[in-house]
Amino acid sequence: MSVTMKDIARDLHVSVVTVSKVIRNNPDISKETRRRVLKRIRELDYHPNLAARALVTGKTYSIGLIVPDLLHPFFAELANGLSNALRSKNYILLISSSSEDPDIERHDIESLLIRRVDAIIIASTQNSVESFRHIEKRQIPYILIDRSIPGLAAGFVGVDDVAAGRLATQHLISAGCRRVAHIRGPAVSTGLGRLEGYSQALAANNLAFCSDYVVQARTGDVEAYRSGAEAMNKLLALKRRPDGVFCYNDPVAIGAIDAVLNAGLRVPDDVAVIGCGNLHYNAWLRVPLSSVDQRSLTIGERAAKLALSLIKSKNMNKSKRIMVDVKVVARASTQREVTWDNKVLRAG
Amino acid sequence: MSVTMKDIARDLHVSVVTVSKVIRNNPDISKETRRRVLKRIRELDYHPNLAARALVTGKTYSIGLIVPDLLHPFFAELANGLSNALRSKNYILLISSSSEDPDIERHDIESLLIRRVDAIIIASTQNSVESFRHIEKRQIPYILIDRSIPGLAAGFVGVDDVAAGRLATQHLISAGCRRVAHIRGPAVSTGLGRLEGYSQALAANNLAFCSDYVVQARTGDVEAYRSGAEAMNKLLALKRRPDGVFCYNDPVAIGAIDAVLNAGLRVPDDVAVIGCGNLHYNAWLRVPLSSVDQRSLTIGERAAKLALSLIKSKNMNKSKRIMVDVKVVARASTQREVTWDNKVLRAG
DNA sequence: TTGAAAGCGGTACCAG
DNA sequence: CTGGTACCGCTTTCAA
Repeated sequence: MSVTMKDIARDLHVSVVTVSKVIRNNPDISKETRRRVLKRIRELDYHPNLAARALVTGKTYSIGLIVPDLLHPFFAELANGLSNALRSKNYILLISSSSEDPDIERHDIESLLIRRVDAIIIASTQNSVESFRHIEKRQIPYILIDRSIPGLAAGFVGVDDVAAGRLATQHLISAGCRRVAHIRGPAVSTGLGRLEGYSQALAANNLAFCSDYVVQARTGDVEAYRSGAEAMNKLLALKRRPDGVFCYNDPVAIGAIDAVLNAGLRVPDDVAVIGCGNLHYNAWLRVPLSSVDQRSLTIGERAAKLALSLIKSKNMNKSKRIMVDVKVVARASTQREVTWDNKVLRAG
Repeated sequence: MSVTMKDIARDLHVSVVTVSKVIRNNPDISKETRRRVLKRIRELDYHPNLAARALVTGKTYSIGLIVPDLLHPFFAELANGLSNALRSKNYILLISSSSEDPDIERHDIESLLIRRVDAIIIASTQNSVESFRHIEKRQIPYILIDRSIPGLAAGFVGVDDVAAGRLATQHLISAGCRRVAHIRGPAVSTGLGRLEGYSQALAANNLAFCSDYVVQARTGDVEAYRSGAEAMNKLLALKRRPDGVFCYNDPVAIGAIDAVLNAGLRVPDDVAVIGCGNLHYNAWLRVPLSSVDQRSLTIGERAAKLALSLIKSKNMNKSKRIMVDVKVVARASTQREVTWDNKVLRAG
């Protein structure tokens, strides 16, 4: 079928070992032999079989990535950043989209493990630690991205969600909002962190935290739009309706804006809205949406670097936590006529 | 390190062959032996090494996917559809994003080949056939998606781009437009097909084709917005400016709408705009965007099915061409006051 | 019903 | 510098 080292060894009356050494640039091969081997390799269009090589070296030169939703631009861009960073090191990405389903995630982790990927990068949708103990037992390095998991001393690359929540909320307050609400996300690190940041910002400005002002939204892109609108409707129904809302993510914010407009109110003058994620089409929305930029490309690149270093060092214990900067990108949805501050804010 | 068949064979005083047979459900194993082996497998948490298995069977249970841009929702959703369809068959996806760069695409094809994927699915950004001859020489089945390549009798799954262009243009005409322009895409099958469909629709309605009315846009998402706006500005500068524009894809259409509004004109009353792709956030744009739905999920599923059947049959020659239906989804960007037809149109 | 031997396509080690 | 031998973890074949 395929051309193998044996073929070219036979043709040249040398051993496969010699061929192997040429391929791996092992120095102890004469110039002349190397030349002949290389020539024959080209003639036969030979390419090594990585599966075979993996069997003896234990390295597959592949890395697994599991994300909750490829359709979400944050994860798509992250995958892009990862893929590009890995390509230059001759690694390839095995990607799976778990659809926010823990069962699928567990299944796919197993799928990656039996393929002996060199590392796993995962934005987990689980809150249990069990799957990860499994990975650890198999001795393959893994790192969490975007969402961290309490009780897991694993490497992590993501943003400081508390800072993100704080910045977003502060941005609303600086824009003149005094009754600031939050449409929160799921009870994972991102959702909880942003909620915490929201609280901190209120406190820092001597504004009272009011539980009526925190409403839960479901996630999952298409679902998120609707969910954001529903949550906003609840907020609008309050006797003292909020004048500013920090939304868990951009799709939720888009749905929320829709609800405000449908209620006959104006954005941002009646209700200012800010999201999180800074999706690339935010500028072209009905009301251009302010958002916290999460630097997904950067996260991807950093994650790649960290994964490669873990693979090299074989020391899985050094659980580095890498936090990338976040910043607020202000657009029309928070640009009120009276504005104390509408410039770009950087995380401290 | 890892638990192997040898370990469990030793523990049970049986041969690895026996263990192997149990794992593969080979019938010639006694009930009792099978029970014992299975038990030990569970105790040791044994999982087969697919790399090793691949070496002897020649099957890796993995499929490669190359797309020009993961960030584009069309491809992200397609990847999702593929991934889900393959998971149930125990396959996994190796994904690469070529960034519309033919060199990267060629590199990644090679990367997939040396990893011995069982099939390659590719939305190619090349117009040369060479890379594909390469794949053919290595005897691994591949199929094209979205974009077909002239002179290549390979399997294909995508939409009928001519029909897409025809439907979109007809939709504008039915909405009352008489000076219909086209912002076209690159000279690949999708771009050329939609252009051809545009021409056909004009002819079918006795409208003259006017080369001034066809302007080229660059692709690549973020780039596309700007490019769409530039193209639209050219059109608006014409002495007889168009009253309807069919855009190569949705990002281009979004940029185009932006240009119209910035020029102080109205969408759709002065200029109606329709795109292609039906991105899921179209409904939330400044002007909700009409578009041709490309059924990316369906394309992904069909591609998965076709790829699996090629792998099974080992008969790469049967180059099936699967065309999925397209339909127009009408939104505000084409809903003029005077409308002859604003319902959903299906491809014939 | 079970298993010994050979081999998939490579690499590691060490002797010549 | 070159290559024989063993082996990576698993499947295939065939004899017992």
